[in-house]
Formats: sequence, structure tokens, C-alpha cells
Amino acid sequence: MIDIQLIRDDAQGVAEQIGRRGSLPDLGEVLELDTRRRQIIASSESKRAEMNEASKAIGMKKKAGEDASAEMAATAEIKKAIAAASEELSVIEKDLRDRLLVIPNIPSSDIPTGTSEDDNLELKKWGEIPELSFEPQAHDDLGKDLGIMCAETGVKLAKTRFTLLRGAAARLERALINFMLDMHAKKGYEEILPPLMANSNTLTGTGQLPKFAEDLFHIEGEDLYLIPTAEVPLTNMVASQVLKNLEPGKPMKFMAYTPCFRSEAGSYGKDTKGYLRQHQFNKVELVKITHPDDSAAEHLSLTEDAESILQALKLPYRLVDLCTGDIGFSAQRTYDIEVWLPSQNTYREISSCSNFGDYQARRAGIRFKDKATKKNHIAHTINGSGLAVGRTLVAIFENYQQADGDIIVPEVLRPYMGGQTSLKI
RNA sequence: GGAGAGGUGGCUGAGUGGUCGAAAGCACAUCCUUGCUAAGGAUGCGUAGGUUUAUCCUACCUAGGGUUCGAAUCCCUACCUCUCCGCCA
Repeated sequence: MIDIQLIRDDAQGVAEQIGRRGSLPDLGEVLELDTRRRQIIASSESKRAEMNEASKAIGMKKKAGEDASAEMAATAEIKKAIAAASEELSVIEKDLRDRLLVIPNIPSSDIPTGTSEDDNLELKKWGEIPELSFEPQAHDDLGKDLGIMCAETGVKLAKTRFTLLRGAAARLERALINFMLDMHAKKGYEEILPPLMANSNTLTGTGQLPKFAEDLFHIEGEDLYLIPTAEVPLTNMVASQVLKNLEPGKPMKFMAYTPCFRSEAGSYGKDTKGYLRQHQFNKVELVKITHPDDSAAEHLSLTEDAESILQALKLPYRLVDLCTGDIGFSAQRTYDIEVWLPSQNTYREISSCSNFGDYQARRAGIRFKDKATKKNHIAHTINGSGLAVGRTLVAIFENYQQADGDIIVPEVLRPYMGGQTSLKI
């Protein structure tokens, strides 16, 4: 949620900034509701004060053994007025909240304005694109030939967009998970093993609900959803809390390996082949809860933490600053890391690292106490994939493939693979 | 799933109809003491909203309804927790 005070101060300016995403939000209704809300609060609260006064007087009289029936009769009218006002108020507040919840975050002022990924800004490229003396094969063909990546079996067991890994691929996926967690542990992230389901309140905190319910798998008959990313449980761990020790330079850092579940509604026909876009995929997620003063710096360093995995695996990638039309609903700035895929002759997203500013934290009620002023303020939240495990496996298959269809195991992973140096036909 | 008990501030825990936003202790902060010394003392210390920004008002004792002039306290519902039984990795 964006700060209502910003809209009060300069609705036009806020609308224009959000408008950089592509469509201008209508903040007029919000502004009207906010004004009306404050009017009703003012009048109903003075009525309540009157009522409290009267009740207190009645109590005194009764205690003194006097008759208070006249005073008691007089409260009836005040009571009616309070009831009417509070009913209108609750309607207005719900309406206002519902509207605020579907307004996206204000994009950072210094990111490129644009309408699609074509307008994203490339910040850097890392690594050598492999010069192959043969036509590179797609990862799913390589996996199929090796007998270790079985799309048909996944479909048989569940439905389309499910894949079963076996043997060396299953082990490689597990090796990647352990490798990533071990790397990030050295950077001070605390490992978390969260629930894989979350309730609607939790999903509202990070912004998936109410607007994007159709992207989630819902558990029938329960207020529970399968998590689309570990961002949801990790960020909401500290929801509704006032953090006592959050200072600049001392962010809270969490990481988790979890499967992620996405309905992929609206992505029909996109990436239907292969292991790139699945209903279920593994991811190691990094989350930071930070002081507002250093969220930008912590965002950069979290992105570097994600990059360090690709560097250790020697996989070529590029770093992209997403434009206003491509960043997510809750984000104010997002750096995407895109890994090179030889069979597609292009870079594909493998990590998305976002700074949400105070947007998620306001929704989730994540605050910290400023030690100097003793006031509470809204914290900032940051998260990023470190990395998407399935897509990393894809990148290894493709970048480490040999002319004969074998796949070399990256050196840093060999200790996690029992010393195995290659996956062989 | 069956039976019972319960949900109060960062924590422990009093409070069963009025002056209770809530005793006490712990923790925390500032200060004092330094022959009670891994201590003693003083003071402060919940969250949010509104506004005429005042040591003013309002709301909040899991959540939502209800009774009452008045509810942390009584009633109903939901959720959650604990104990016992059953089941189970």
C-alpha cells in the first residue's frame, strides 16, 4: 500500500508517477473517500466523547444512590447517532482499503520509463558466451536423451507443466539447492524452512492478494494457498511487529529453499516446451528487512549475492534494470539477472531482485522503533531469487553440453555430486 | 475426530459490570548510588487514528456480532492454543 498521506499531499503527482507504469490510476475516488472518512471520524468521536461523559455521570449518580433515569433516557439519541456514523465509517474504510490495496507501488524515479522488456536498461554483462562447434541442443532434448528429465511422466502424474527428474538430474537439482544455501549462509542469511502454504492475510501482506488470486493454487475449503515464492512466508515472518533492533547497516537477512507453485494463468502458449515454466519449481529465495536509509544499498548487495552463484557456476549472464512497464505490482525497483541459453541464443530471467520500499511493509505492518526519536516507522523489504533452481539446471545443461550430448558438471558442484564430473549418455 | 480448559501490553501475569489502556514482576531506556555489588534506588516505557498539535479526544485486552446508560469483565459465532483420548510420519 502506498502512503495515503502522499495522495493527500499531491494526488496529481502520485498519479503521474504511477502512470509511468503505463496507465494512470484514478485517485480522485480515494481522495474523496479519505476526506469523507475524516469528517465522519471527527463527528463520531465527539459524539463518543459526549456518551462517555454521560455514562460516567450516570455511574457516579448510581453509586451515590441517586436516580439517573433522566440521564439514561437522554443517551438514547447520542447512541443512535454513533451507530449510524460507525456504520457509514466501516463501509467507507473498507471501500478505501480495497481501493488502496489494488494501487501499485510508485516506481523509483531513476528507473527507465517504458512499456515492455524492450525498454529495460542493461547494466552489465558477465562471462564468456560459449563458442560451440556444434548446433546447441535445448535442455529438454538433452535431458530426454540422457533419460533424466521426463516431461511426459510429469504430465501423466499431474498435468501439463509438470516434469519429473530422475537420477543425475534429480541429484543435480538437489546439489544446486545445497550449494546455493551454503554460499548464501556465508553472507549471513539465516536459513528458514517455512510452511509451503500461506493464508490470505499473509498473501495480502506481500501483495499477491487481492489482485492476483488467479495466479495462485488455492486449497479447497481452507483459507490456504500454495506459496508462489518463499518471499511470502519469509517477509511475513515479521508481519505485525515493531522491530527493536533494525538500524542502518543491520538488516534482517533470511533465506529459504522451497518449491514454488504458480497457476501460470495467462501464460498459455508461452514456454510450453521444456523446464523453464512449470507449475511447480524449486527456488532459493533471499529476503531482507531493512532500515529505509539503506534499502537501496542492501538491494544492490542482495543482487550481488544472487550474481555470485552464477559467477561460481561460470554461467554467462547479464544484469538488467527493469523499466516502469516491466516491474512487478509491489516493486519500486527490480534488477533482473538473465542467464545465457545457447539453444535460444538469448538471455533468460533466472533471478528477479526487487526493492519494495515501504509498500509491502505497510501492508504487512512491519515497523521498527527509531532509537533516537522512539517513534515507530515502516521498514523496507527486499527480496530476490538466489536463484531459481530449475532454470539454473537448464542453464547448466545448455552451457555445459558437449558435442556427444554429455553434460559437464560445474566444478563447484562436484563435491555435492559425489565427485561426478559429467552426466553421460 | 471425541472430551475439557483457555486466549490480557516485548514476555510472565492480576483483573468477573463503572474512575481500567489496564496492577505487579521481568526486559528495555535515562539518571543516581558504589561497603546489599554478577547488587541497590529514581524516573520513563503499548499501538493506531483524529484534531483546535494539547502532557486534547477516540479506538484497541484474538477477531466479528450482541446485551447494557456503561464491557477486558456477561452472551453468541469464528479462529487459534493447551490437556486427555483416538489416529498417524
